[in-house]
Amino acid sequence: MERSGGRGGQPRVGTREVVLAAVRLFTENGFESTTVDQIAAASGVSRRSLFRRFGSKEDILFAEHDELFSTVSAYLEASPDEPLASAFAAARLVLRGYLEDPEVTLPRYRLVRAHPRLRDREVAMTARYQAAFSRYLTRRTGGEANALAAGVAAASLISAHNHVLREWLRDPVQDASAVLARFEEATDLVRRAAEPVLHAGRGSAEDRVLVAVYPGGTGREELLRRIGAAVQG
Amino acid sequence: MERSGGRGGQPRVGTREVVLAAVRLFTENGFESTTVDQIAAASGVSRRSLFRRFGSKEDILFAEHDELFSTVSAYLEASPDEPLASAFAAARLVLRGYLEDPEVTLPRYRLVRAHPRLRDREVAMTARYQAAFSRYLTRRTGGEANALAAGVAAASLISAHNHVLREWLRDPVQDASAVLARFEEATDLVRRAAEPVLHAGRGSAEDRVLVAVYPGGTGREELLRRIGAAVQG
DNA sequence: CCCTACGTGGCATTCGGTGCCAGACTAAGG
DNA sequence: CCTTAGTCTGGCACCGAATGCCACGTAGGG
Repeated sequence: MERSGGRGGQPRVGTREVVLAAVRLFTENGFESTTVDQIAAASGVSRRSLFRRFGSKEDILFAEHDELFSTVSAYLEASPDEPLASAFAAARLVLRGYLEDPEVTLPRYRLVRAHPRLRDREVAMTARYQAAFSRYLTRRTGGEANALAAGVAAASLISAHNHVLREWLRDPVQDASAVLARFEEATDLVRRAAEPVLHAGRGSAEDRVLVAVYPGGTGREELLRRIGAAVQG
Repeated sequence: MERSGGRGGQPRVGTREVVLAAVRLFTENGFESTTVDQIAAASGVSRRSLFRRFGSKEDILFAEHDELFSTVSAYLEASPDEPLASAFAAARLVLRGYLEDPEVTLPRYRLVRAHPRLRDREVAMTARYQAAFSRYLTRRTGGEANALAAGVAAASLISAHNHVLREWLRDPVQDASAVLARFEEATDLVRRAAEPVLHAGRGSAEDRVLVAVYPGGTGREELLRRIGAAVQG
């Protein structure tokens, strides 16, 4: 048939265009009612090539997400900073990836909410991030002996990220900087929870952790008295 | 054809038998190389009925997992205990569900590791638990205002659960009680991380959190001296 | 005995996904 | 310039998962 360029060898009609065409069709007709043939016709790429390049119909929706994962993964490997801070920065990178491409991420979110199958695919994607973060933190904070704490820290981070992300997806009016500010708040909370646990395993195995929650107005002496009463010796 | 019972109305040939037949075939021939027709032939249920009862080929593998989820979900709803403790107990219930049915869970783990597609399905399953725990904790610990902390706590709990579970799946020699003991250790760690965060939002907004890590040999006075030095007043 | 309800199996069909093959184009090497 | 290798492409045939439709058989209630 009629082909535009087709100067064999390198890339092709452009992944972006295919994704946008697919997103449009999915949004108009629903995900399941849209056939791959329709996407092929709308994007100017043959059915066969679609499967070759994207793997499956679902994967078309998450193609750019995959690229983002590669970017973040590489960033993590190269990051020289303190482990937990690097993981936080990587998660921020993911968030920015979403914020910078609302044309795809917003319709995809609506589709994901409507179709359990896509929901599972999205969940699998975040699980890949979590696994990557978990492995990274494990490697950088004491190895296998600390795998549990590293996994918990990664899970907490991903959870906070998803929480902030979902707030934006549900209400995309907020601008990116406000969302990123929310993310910083959320990671502060995670840091308070994860940092002591993550570092507890690094020193002696006999280390102990003390956690106290007290009203802001509590005096220093009163605080020490209560802690003293709670600690056995 | 030849049918065993078939006294119309209620259940049928038994979900368990179908699952076991499927697990055996998947293990022998691989997941993708096993056709639904083979499962139908081996289990004595027609192809059509398999799809009607399980939904998809994958779902046959996770059928009993789905039942477990229903059980745990109901348990959570009915639990009168302290929220975080209830969530921990529910997670322990999940773990026991795995431990008590190695005939299915162990082969399934091997299959899941080998096939990315099944891996995604498994991940989606744990995400369902996490979402359920998160909603539960949100509802029972301050509502939407505390959703972030509740989500982080749920993620931490699920992560710890999966960590312990995976240890057993990789090395099933350990007996159930040892695994459950490991789980208690793991949840202790999660409790230290999650409890202060989860409760921080419940009292006054002015509440503060103190976390101290110290060697096990530290004396009570020395501990109080250091904390006193660290607290501003 | 009829009627309703439900689980079942067979059949036809749709559609996602793969293997295979041939064509188009580029870059490197003689 | 021609050849060769490598890569991306589209068309075709095929497999198998999944769904809709229909007919059957068995239970329980009137």
